[in-house]
Amino acid sequence: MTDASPEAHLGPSAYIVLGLLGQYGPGTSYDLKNWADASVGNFWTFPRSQLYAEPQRLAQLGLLEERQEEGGRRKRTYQVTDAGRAALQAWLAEPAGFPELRDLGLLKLFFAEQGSAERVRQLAAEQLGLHRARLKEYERQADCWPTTLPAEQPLRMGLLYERASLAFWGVLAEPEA
Amino acid sequence: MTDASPEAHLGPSAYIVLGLLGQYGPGTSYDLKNWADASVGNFWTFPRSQLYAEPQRLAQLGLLEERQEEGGRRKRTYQVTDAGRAALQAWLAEPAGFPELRDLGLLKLFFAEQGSAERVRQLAAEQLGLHRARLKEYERQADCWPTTLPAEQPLRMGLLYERASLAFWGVLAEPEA
DNA sequence: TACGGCATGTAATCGGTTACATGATTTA
DNA sequence: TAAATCATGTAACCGATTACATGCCGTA
Repeated sequence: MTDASPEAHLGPSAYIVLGLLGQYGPGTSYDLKNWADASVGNFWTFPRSQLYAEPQRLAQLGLLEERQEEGGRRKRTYQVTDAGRAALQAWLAEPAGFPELRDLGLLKLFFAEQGSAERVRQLAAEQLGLHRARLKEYERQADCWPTTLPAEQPLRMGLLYERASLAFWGVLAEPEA
Repeated sequence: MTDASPEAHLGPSAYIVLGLLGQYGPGTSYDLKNWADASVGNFWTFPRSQLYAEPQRLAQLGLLEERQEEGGRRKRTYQVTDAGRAALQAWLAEPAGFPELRDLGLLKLFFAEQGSAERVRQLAAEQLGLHRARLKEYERQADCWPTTLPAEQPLRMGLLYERASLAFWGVLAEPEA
């Protein structure tokens, strides 16, 4: 609660922390990691260590309340404050802008002419494998859940994206006529 | 050519610079910007300033040769060296790994239950607009080119992705039954 | 010749990533 | 009680983003 400036510019990972704590209740950094792995981690990756550093920043800003255990591991439990909830809602209300794809496979494909001739086929085979595995995983998850709540929609997008990727790399993997 | 260590770990933007210079010949940072805007920038964004800083790093490593103009603006022209070509090819040969989606829209959708009730519909409408515009742009580009060279394939993926996104947000934009 | 925009950079900051380090808890 | 794994964090580096600063050129 050092700083009360309501206009600090937070990055996406800050809002992931706020959002997860808001959605699943108070928890430790390790809880955050588990929640993220199971949900938002599918379409937004970051290293665990962010989930230790970010909550401390947010606590400084008064958006989280930190309670440190006395005995044992002195573990830190975080909880969203009213200011934190307000910050999350303000962020939710802003336009989201355009998504970014960040696909090293496409990047390498783009420059493939400067590499070996076989590379395109190899790359396509590799990507096909990855996408097939990911799609299977998504389908498994989709079987368990109704996919009707907003929080479950990203999984639907994941399915669409994986199928599109499979179609895309599929034609590149075939020996051409 | 200060450092000759062949094992420096370069980031993706380094290879974008190497790749663009390899593909379109020697050029300045500004040339790089224009090339990137027209091609790889569609699916991998970064600020212009990277295109000034990165080539200097690469020149230090001996992967680019820098020639600075004497008179006028003392502008810097870069050219890939043999070492640079080798580095690019080594990178191309490595597996690409899994792509990342980085979609703030999906993120906000995931947390939408904590915001206002109208937000999902609004968000969907916003995203639909963005994706429609992007799709139209891709289609325009696809009309001009054959889409058969490797370097033109990412555009095909772009088309697939945009159509999937339209389908996804489309069902969320409709007033539910 | 004044102005606006195109072209070219630099500096400082900050978030993200990697690597390291170690305390608890469980299980054999 | 030893080993393995789970859980928890710290430190330092580095790339990326933002903001700033300014020179050149075409045109009115």
